[in-house]
Parts: sequence; C-alpha cells; structure tokens
Amino acid sequence: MSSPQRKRAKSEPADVQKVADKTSKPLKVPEEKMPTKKKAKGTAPRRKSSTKASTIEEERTGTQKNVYTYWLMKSEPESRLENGVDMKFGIEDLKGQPNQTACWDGVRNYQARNFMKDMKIGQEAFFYHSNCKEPGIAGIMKIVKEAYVDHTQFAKKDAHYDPTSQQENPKWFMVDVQFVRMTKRFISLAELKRYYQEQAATGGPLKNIALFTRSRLSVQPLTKEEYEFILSLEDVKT
DNA sequence: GCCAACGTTGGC
DNA sequence: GCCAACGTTGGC
Repeated sequence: MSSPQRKRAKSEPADVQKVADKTSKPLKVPEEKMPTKKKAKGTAPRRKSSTKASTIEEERTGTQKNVYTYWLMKSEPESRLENGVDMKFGIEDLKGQPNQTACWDGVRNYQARNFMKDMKIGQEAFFYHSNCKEPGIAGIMKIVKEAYVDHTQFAKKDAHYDPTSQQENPKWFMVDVQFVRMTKRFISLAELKRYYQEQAATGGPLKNIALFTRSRLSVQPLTKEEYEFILSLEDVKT
C-alpha cells in the first residue's frame, strides 16, 4: 500500500519527531534498498528523459538530482476504508485544515519517499485526485516543511502502521503542504492522457511524464516544462 | 542474485 | 469488480 493517508492537521504531532533527528550514534542509515528498478519485463527501453544531462545511475533508477523542482501528489477524494480507516482526503479537505496545511503522511513506497526527501520549501505541487470518479489535477499546493519522520509508521492503529520500522531508524518520511489555489479548471487524467499519447509519438513536453510512464507512484516529480505545460491547459477552453 | 508468488495501485 | 502493471518478499 502506498497511497497517502488521511493527512493530519499541522499541529497535532509536533512532539514525535525528535526521535530520529538527533540520535547520539550516527547509525548508519542504510540508504535503504532502493528497489532497483530492473527493467520491467516487456517494457520498451526507457528513453532519455530530457535535455538535462543525467548520470547512468540516475537514468537507470529514473531519478535525476536537481532537475525536478515541481511535483504531483496523489490523494483520494472519495471515502474508502483501509484497515478500518477512511482514506478520504481531497483538495477540499486540505483547504479545510488549520492554516490550510497538512502533513503528507502514509507514503510507503521508497521512490515516493525519496522524492519527498528532495522537496524544498516553496516548491509547488499539483494536488491530484486518484482512485475516484474523475481522476485528475484539482489544484496547487506548496511545500512548507521539508521531509521529517512520519510518525504514523509507529502507530499500531494507523492504516499505514509499519511494524518493521524502528524508532531509532525510521523508514518513512513526510512533508507539510499548504493549499495554494484550485486550478482554474479541473484537468482530468483523460485529457492529460491525450496530450501524453500525442506527445509520446511526436514529441512535446509531456512525452515522458511520470503520470503515465510511472503511473503507480503516488509522489511524482515534474520538470519545469511539464509543469508549465499543464498549467497552460488551465486557459484552454474545452 | 534470481525469480516466482504475492500484494497493491489505480484506471477503466 | 476486473485486472494490468509493477513493487515486495522470500526460497533457493
């Protein structure tokens, strides 16, 4: 599982996080077994992803340092129970939080986590509605706190409790996000897919977009070009 | 380190 | 509700 959970209001957990920050012994954080993305069976060879240079390793893992400065984060706007907990957290829910801010907890996928660790204060992210009637981009938020320990991994009653994670060496992290605005119109997955398919064939800013090339990731990076192209769709009449 | 079995994501 | 895609686990 890995879909972000019920995000929490920004005030409640403030205490839990000292745990990992300053442990006395610098225990070697095993930069975790990043699931080395071995070439998926039967998939077309990954092509080079943009004008920016990338290392072999970056290319292999599909990550590039310092290239992505925009993000897309998925959350479910409709009720669905997981371990008895309602997963619903749409953009309206974010808007309704104190300070319109929430922590993006519940991410349980290493790639998604690592992207969150790369996030910097002030960077913008699309709020994407997933697993719902109309999947797509509903709004824009920004990073207001960089990665810190996701306390829900230690909470037995949490939908995303991780019994394998230890206090001294937490596996999972989250960021805080703040609502910025709704997009001028809802930009559906179906619409984005049409652009993607066209541009994958003939070229264009969305030709490698993670939303389709790595569709199951719940936290995805966007290049500036991808982000700006999608933003330009706001003014396209449909 | 390989890979089959299993589990999850998330569109349809 | 189905199921393709793909991440994770564990036996060997």
